[in-house]
Amino acid sequence: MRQLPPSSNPSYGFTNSPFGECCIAFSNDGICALTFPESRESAYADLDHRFPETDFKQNDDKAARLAKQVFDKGEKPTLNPIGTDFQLSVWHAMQRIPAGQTTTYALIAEAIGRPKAVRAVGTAIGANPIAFLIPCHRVIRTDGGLGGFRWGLDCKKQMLEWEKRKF
DNA sequence: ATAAAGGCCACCC
DNA sequence: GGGTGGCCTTTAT
Repeated sequence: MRQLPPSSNPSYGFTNSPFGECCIAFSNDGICALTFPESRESAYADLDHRFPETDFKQNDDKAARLAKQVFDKGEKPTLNPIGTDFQLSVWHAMQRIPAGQTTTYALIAEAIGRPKAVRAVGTAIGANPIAFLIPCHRVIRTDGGLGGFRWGLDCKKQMLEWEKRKF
């Protein structure tokens, strides 16, 4: 489960975005990763850690087209997140949050029928492989605090403001 | 099999 | 504001 079949043509590319350079990984089955790494090295490390067995080909053109689709036109390409059942249900629930709005870790836990697994929901959200498209930046704490964010709270704040402005 | 570590929350002080 | 105990999943021993 921890790899993409070679026949699906696994690829990745770097391109820019409203939030700095991003790395997009994808195959015929959809996007499997979107990160905002500090460096290209850390992007490779991240990919390799998530898909140890998969051999990705570089394709920056396709990555650029995908980025344009997402950040300019506001479209949502097909996603192909890989994770445990619990993680998939959390990631799925996040995708139902409308752009520009927020919800809380506790409400997500409620939504997937596991009201007591709040802590685990936080962990699963932190493991979100497809930043922005699976909108983990829209999830904040019950007490109104921002919570955490993989690439820094500034980035989380920026994304929220950006889409508030755009939608 | 077990331990430790999390993007949390409610409750207390 | 801060500290504590309980909660549940994942990952690393």
